[in-house]
Amino acid sequence: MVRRAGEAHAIAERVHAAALRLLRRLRKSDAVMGVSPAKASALSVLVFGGAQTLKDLAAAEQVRAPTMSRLVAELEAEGLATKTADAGDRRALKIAATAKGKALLEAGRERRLAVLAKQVAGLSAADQDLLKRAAALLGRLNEG
Amino acid sequence: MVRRAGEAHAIAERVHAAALRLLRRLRKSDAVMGVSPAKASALSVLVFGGAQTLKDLAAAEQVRAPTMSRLVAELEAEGLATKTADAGDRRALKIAATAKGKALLEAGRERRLAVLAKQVAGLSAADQDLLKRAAALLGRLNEG
DNA sequence: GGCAATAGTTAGCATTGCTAACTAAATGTG
DNA sequence: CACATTTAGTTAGCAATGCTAACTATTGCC
Repeated sequence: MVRRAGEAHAIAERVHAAALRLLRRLRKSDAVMGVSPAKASALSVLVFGGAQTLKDLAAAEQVRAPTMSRLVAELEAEGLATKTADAGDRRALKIAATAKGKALLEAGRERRLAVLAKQVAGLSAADQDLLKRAAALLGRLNEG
Repeated sequence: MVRRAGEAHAIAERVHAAALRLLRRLRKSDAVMGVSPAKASALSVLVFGGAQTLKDLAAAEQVRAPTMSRLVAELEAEGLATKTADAGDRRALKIAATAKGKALLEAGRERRLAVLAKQVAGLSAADQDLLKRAAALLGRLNEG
């Protein structure tokens, strides 16, 4: 089916607007954990993705190295992550979440998305599927 | 259909993650216009929503008054918007986009979402509908 | 008149991102 | 082996964007 060129643009705009508002809304409940959003997100990558180098962590978070360097330094200062020199390559760091970091994340993770999750739970199965498929599709677009 | 409690949470997470990455990606091409994302967004509200008070503009952008006050001051300094005292209520401002602001927005708007719009245009009609419906659904969730 | 509520501003701070310029270690080339 | 280049990470400094607290000015109500 062929559509007007503006149609795709209009859809893009609506998706953009919806994503923007969603994040603004979620960001507020993010602080509850006592750790800022960017740090919580990085910690999440460490917990669910395992220990990794600063470079990889920065790539995963789509952020530059200096930005991640500071975030990791702060996580370390708060006792939520550790930096250890890589045995093989002494330039590289192995960054890992501490037990405290894991515990904090597990505890906060529920709360962080609780509002949205509750709303999603209240949707029909069809709507839940809609969101699930749309998220997967967007995920694919984000990669390509 | 009843689902596990974790299912809604998992969907919420995926939606969150997809939105996060999408915005990080789009933010980069946002600067092209020569006006920062927050200002571009506020200007967009002015152009498509018409002149309004600072308070309303702040509400539309889900931001506090001082934040919007600064954004508007900068837009004004750049010749993209005007502040005029409301005739009826001299506390209130009527904030409007200038012709220059409108032109800039129209020109930049295409570019801003071009990457996403192009991707969307390349999707099947079914996938386009999926995104459209998901965005509408999220929009509803964001309001309630 | 007097006082509370409302619109906006100013000042000051925190977070999060960036680039430029640096150190230190690894790698590759003659 | 020596030296140049590349790679990993850090430091310094800046910009954008958000906030709260405290202020001014106007409005509206009693």
